[in-house]
Amino acid sequence: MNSLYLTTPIYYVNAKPHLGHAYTTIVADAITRFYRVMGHDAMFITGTDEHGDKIVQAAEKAGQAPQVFVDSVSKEFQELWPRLGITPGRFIRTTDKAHIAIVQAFLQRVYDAGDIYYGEYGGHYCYGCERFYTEKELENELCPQHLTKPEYISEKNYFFRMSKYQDWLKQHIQENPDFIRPERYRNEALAILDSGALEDLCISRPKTRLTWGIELPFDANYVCYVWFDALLSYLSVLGGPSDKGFNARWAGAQHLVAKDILKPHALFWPTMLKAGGVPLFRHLNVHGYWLSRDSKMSKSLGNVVAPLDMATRYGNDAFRYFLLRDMHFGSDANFSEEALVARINADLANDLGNLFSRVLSMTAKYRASLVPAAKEDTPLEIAIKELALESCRNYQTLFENIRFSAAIEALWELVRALNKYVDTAAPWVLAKNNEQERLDTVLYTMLECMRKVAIHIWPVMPERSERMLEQLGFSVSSVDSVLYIDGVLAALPGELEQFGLLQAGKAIAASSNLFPRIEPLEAQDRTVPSSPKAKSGEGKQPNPKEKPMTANDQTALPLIEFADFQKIDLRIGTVTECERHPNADKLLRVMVDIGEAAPRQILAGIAAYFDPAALVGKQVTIVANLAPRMMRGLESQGMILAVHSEGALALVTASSGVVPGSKVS
RNA sequence: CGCGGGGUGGAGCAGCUUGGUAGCUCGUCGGGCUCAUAACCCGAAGGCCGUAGGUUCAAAUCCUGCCCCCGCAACCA
Repeated sequence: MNSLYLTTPIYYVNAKPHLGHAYTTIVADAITRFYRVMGHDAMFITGTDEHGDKIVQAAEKAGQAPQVFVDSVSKEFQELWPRLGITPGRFIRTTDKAHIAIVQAFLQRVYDAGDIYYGEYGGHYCYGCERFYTEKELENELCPQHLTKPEYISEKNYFFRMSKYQDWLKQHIQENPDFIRPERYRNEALAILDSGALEDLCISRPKTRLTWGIELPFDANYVCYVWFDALLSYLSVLGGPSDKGFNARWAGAQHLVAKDILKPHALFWPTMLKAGGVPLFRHLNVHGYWLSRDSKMSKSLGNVVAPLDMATRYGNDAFRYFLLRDMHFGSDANFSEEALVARINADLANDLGNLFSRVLSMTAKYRASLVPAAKEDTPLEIAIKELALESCRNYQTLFENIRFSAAIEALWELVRALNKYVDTAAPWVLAKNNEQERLDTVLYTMLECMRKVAIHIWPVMPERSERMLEQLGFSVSSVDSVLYIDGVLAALPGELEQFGLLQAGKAIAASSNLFPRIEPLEAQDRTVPSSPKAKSGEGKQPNPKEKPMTANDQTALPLIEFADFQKIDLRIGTVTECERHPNADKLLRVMVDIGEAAPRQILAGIAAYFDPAALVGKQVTIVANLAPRMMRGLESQGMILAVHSEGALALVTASSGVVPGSKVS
């Protein structure tokens, strides 16, 4: 283990922060704290990526100039972290002047070295998609999406000679098994290398198409491709390769990303560094997605989890604990508030919190809250001490190998064993029988083990950990996420060699209630005004396949004015014709008569739910003034309203037959 | 044959690299304790480890076929 310089992705500001962002950043903070308490210099950084096409579009949609737009979203990210109890070492924005200068210097260097060349991009450009297609991607020479013939445009652009580094990269990944971890993503990266082969990367966009980016230093007619720009922020946040502190920091470089951006980080980035003469990072750590009811979270499903809500409701530390405990790093995991509450109650309230509570209160009752000195160990103490050291050792090893869930589990083996130990040793019996020395030994052993647990859990739950240590009589301070206990820098490695750091005679708290129990959600009735029924066994376990969350899970949309509502032209129409989209599995092509000269053609993603023939003659509600959109070659001129419920889909219709075209209001 | 992940007691997962008594948490049932946050401790029930074949003395674990689910990409306005 060395020093640590850890990065989260530089979050793209076309959307607001969500659970995924929070998770990555919380993990980054936890790893950083872990390294520190393991005795290493550590820092993590985060930031926002603010260039590119999508930003321009998002800004337009919001009716703002790009700079105004990115300023406001970036601010949201910056303000979120402190509220989650996280202080990044630095925060980088790709619109920062210093960053821009460093990107340009890097580009120039690679250009001078001959790894960037000016070439023609003989490409099939589809105007509908606003992108180029390769020969391979076309279907019968047509755009697979619009089924139209793309125009062959030869556009001059700058290319990065990525292909040149393919063999080198493959070898590096093979020779360094933990370069990309967990292993599944290493395999995937190798698979991509084997199959597709790294082609040269187009790293410019002509200003005729895009101006919101960093200008190429060697050609003012182009701006830099957004990924090239964004990845380099990992260097620029440190002042760039020429900064005098850079090398020392960069030597401990690790990245932390979600699986969706594996390719740029596992393939583009190493080759860029190689070309720019910068040493490679040590690890690329890749995690999975948080799912909601087995589906990816998405606004349209209404199952987006607002991280701040959870943290506010249950506390930053409990939220962190859950995220780190319930996701096996690398795999996807399910998020649900029920699971969160269950986890908090079982692990934190019942196991850990109750343990603290019962031991502190016994020490108060039998020893006036002064730490007794241990006397003679029995096999019971010898066993629990061995277990304590082993748990801590496993915890440290697993945590270092980014197996947070397993690490926490290892520590909890000790927590559970301690509860068992109390029961077996039964201090209350010792007190009654006046076995004072034995009682001293048992209490001391408990308290010392609790101290070990408290200090180990600090990277996961810093605030609660510090309170626990305080309750054990230590004076604790943490400045800039560095933990000091009684004025001394806290260190985990020493914990594996010593038992007995807790001094006898110390005054400790008389009681503890750091992890209160939470009433299970079903009992809380914080839901809709409807009857608080359904406590019967039937349907108690939610069907895991049920994708949409129930109404009360939906995050409410902001209020709108009546005038806004009036902008939507809702009509009832009759389906005159219906068939499957010839070139799509999920789409039906529905012709709807809404009293116009000819029926409207609407494409609806409901093929999985309805038989085309059965829809003919039905009346449906449609949004009549939705902007038309091409879908797999056919134009959709509206949207059919339907309701998701328990895995089925129901059409929104009128309770009795109405004249086609009738307005809904 | 687009790429990838997965199918293990009621739920959620670990175990698979390096074959050899199927493990953890929650839930259920019974008991214990009284220090504690109605918590803690003990015990029990419950699994042909998706399926069919192969390798082996031995397969959840290795190999092959098949079935099903889920991401990505898409075709969800």
